Amino acid sequence: MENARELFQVMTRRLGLLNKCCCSVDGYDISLTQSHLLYEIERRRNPSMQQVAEALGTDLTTFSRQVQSLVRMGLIHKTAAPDDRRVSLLSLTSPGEAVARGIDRQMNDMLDEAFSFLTPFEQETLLRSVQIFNEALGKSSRCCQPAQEGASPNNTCN
Amino acid sequence: MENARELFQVMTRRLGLLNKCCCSVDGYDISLTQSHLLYEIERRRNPSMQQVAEALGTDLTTFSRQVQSLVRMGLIHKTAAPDDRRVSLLSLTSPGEAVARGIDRQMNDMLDEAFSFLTPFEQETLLRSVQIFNEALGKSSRCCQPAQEGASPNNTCN
DNA sequence: GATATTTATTGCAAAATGCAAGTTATTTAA
DNA sequence: TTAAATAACTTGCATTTTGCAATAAATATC
Repeated sequence: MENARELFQVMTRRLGLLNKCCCSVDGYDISLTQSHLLYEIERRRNPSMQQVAEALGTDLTTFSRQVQSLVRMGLIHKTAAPDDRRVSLLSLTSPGEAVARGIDRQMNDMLDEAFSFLTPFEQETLLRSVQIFNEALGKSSRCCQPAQEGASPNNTCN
Repeated sequence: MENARELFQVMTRRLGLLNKCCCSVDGYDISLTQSHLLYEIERRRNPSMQQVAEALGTDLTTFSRQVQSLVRMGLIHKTAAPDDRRVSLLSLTSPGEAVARGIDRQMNDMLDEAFSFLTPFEQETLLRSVQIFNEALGKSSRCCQPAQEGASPNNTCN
């Protein structure tokens, strides 16, 4: 089990590079960060700023500016929550949805190409395994408690 | 197969967050980027700057400065190649190796905790699947040729 | 031996980041 | 019910990161 880290490091790096290439849709050039942001807003149901920022592991002030930029581009919409006007609910505009879908499609196309080197059974197994692994990662909450003797005090972990 | 992107997006995000928490060893605070850099130097055999920069998908000028910073920290070493003195070969110093190993260990510990929610068979299957997938991603070279009708011309993809 | 190419480094200007402080809205409590 | 405390964001500012253009140094090509 010692090469687990190696396997995941290589995989995430490759997927990251791949993701960098899926950022241009309908004349909109989207940064990797912005693409994650769109993805997360698409997936959730009118999330608040904090919810998305935390999901992405981004500082709220940085996130606030990223949102501003996407609002200026006309890709997302910010609405005050009716029940608590402090919170801003995020949603995709129509162009935003189109861009999100376009990125989705490009990513899936690229994944499909990689999948073409796998047998249907291998594809099936991979996806199922990743699904199970995601659930395990969700249960495992050890992130940000390094509990590491050598840990420096100014390791804020965020 | 439509949820492939979703599965990988969630996984890479979670692994990324996890990775952010594994960056403090022996009093050295290491950024995520620096950790990838150390990892890649550790894995290769006296790689050149260009090799590592390309592997990481980083601009060479940015990479040059990242290297400078790690050299100043005393974690890596830069040597002119004997056969071609233009190229700089990178290697880990002793403290650098210790830090790289420390990060490896922390990551593996965290992965182990996630694995504890899986059966041994599921672990086995997951690792095997990822290994096969990595090979497939290596063969698939479609990255950076979006071939996308809506693609903007200034999408340099790197 | 002169020119072109390759590898890496700086200059600079733009973009991203995060802490501290501020604003507006809601909750708590006196 | 109103004054203080808390919560959700936003902005000021200083630092860091990034990448293109230009440069320096070494090698290759002709």
